Amino acid sequence: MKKKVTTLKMLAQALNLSISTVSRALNDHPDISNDTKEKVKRLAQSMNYVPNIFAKGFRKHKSNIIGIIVPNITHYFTTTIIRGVLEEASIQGYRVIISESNNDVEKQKEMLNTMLQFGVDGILASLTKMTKEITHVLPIINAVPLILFDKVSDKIPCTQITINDEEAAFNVVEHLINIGRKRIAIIKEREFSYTSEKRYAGYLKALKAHQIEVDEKIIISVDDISLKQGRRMTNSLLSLKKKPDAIFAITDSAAIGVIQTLKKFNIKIPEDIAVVGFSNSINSTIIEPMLTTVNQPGNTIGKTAIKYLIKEIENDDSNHISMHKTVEIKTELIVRESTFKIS
Amino acid sequence: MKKKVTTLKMLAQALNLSISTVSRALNDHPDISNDTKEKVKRLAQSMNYVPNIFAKGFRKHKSNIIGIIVPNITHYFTTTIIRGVLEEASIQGYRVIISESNNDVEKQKEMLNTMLQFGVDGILASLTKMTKEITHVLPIINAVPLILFDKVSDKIPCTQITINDEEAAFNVVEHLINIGRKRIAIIKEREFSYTSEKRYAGYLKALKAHQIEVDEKIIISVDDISLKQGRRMTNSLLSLKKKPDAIFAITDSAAIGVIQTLKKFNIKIPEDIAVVGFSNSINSTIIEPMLTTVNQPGNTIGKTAIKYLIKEIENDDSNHISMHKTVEIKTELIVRESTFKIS
DNA sequence: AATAATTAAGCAAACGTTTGCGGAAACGTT
DNA sequence: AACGTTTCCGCAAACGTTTGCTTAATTATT
Repeated sequence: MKKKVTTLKMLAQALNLSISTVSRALNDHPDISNDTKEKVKRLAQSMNYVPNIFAKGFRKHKSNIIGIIVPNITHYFTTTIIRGVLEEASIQGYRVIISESNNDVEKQKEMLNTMLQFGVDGILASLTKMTKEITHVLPIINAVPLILFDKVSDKIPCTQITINDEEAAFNVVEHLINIGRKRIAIIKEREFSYTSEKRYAGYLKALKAHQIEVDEKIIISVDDISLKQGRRMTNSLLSLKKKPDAIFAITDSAAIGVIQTLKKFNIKIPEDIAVVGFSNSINSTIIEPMLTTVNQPGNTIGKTAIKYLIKEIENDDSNHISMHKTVEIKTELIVRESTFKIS
Repeated sequence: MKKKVTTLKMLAQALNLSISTVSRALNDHPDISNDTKEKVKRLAQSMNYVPNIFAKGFRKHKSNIIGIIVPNITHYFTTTIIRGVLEEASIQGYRVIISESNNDVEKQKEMLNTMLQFGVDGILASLTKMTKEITHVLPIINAVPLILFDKVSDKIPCTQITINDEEAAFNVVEHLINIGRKRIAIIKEREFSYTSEKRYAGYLKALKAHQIEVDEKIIISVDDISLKQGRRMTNSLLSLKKKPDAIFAITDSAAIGVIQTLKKFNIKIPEDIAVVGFSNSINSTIIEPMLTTVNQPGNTIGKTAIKYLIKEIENDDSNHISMHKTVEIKTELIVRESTFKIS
């Protein structure tokens, strides 16, 4: 299979022009007459010329590739973010390479570096929850623009895109209070999780706003917030003398675990105990009763993240530092059967 | 922020060697003494030299980037495949750029082309279901190795990785027959879907093997095989005089729709009607009763796909054509409550 | 009509790497 | 002592593009 790829040189020879003229013509340089621009472009088309990306990147130090790192690519919410990123990137002429850190800090570090090595123009990252040590991230940000989304860290000076976790949790808890709950349990993650901490803060704030005293016994922290843990923690909540009348799990899958074990004990949902999750995953409409949860618009998160990234990439003249923002995307409480019974 | 990236030249100057020697030393060329190799590598390390990927790709016509195109990135099964690809790619020193075709043939075409333009070394693709016209794919395969997975097409001469759809469906239906079902409905996709056709073939084969006559009335074809369609089609199946005693939906989400409407009509599952899906999605264990389904090992699909791809990429001396294989990954029937009641 | 300004195009260097070729030094063989 | 081998390394070209500078031709200005 002979490589018969056309180059600027071949175009130039065919038209009896210099290489530089052809190059400029293709790039709409003002020095070139419309006449020759026309001719060059037409020929380029017909010989289906496509610029050699390596030569170009080599020359311009620009790859038009951005990297994205996520902890777990199989989460539905994550994929909706990626979809948003992909859509917008494609429109703006960028490709995206994806890596999965599996919540492993070492891997995350390695990935950031290999991405640099592969010449990405910028990086989008959602940090692993164990990222308390952020020294390995710092070198990145003065090599290339970095934007954090979802799982962010305010210790890293860069722009950050999150949802309004605290407000969302506040709304969740207030909703539970509005339907008459007084004893609201929360299942959250054990420290180092930005989102979990924010949601917990919202929980506390709502309780305070309604003068409900917090009870440490019904504040549960787990290492991995999963369906199984949802089940286990529900078991221990049910063993309390004073049982909760509502359970707010920081995550849909945990909430589903909660529902499953409540059903096992024939506890009525929501009459006896109301349940709410977080994420509006697909499962939340499959489980019975359907789960009240918080919808996170992954698509817009992804889109705004990459928009900011590209802005920083293409705005090399000014200093990045001043551009750093933190953007909060609005979420929406979705009330379903697990907190509200029509009857 | 000054770019202070180290180059071969800088290393050469520091060591008083020529650039070519340094280059060869780093690449373990036999012409270079172990002594200088040591020295060069050590210095490279300490000045944390990282080769300029553009210059390299430019020179060698190799990007170490592969592209992957999927119809819908939000499907759990798809993400498990991607995870497999990512893992193996990372090990072998490749990055992967991802695109989503959204089941749009035009988009798929465009993506294939921009991937070429971006200099990928090879492409992994799962075709949109409407890909009956494959002329736009053909030009790709003599530019760069292409491997199809999951949604493949035997019209395209390249290696293909699928699951044993036909056999899997056969097992499903045989399982239903074994639990005493005689009137097994199937909900499948309307033509042009490779996997659907294969599964349908397996269905027919199993019926034939057990001398059960096929009844067109309980063979349902839909355009988009979704949860909603699962519901709708169940409604129409229930309006038949001779109702089925089992429903095999080609897809988990459709099967869940089936279960939901059966429950709505208080039809006992599996006693009155057994249900089975396909994919072993997360939902299949959330729905009640839990769904009998077929587990597809996405991870191994992804891994074998990229292994074959890399093999083709790195084996440029021989002709590709002879290398084309079609590989079938084994699936596993997972029996749950929707077909089998412990009691 | 002479000069200045504008327009259009070409020359050549540069980006960082790889690699064919050539050559010097060291070693081994008669 | 003369030759052939082997070992190790350097020279320089090449990959395809962009871009600062120069040049030639045309037009405008006095």
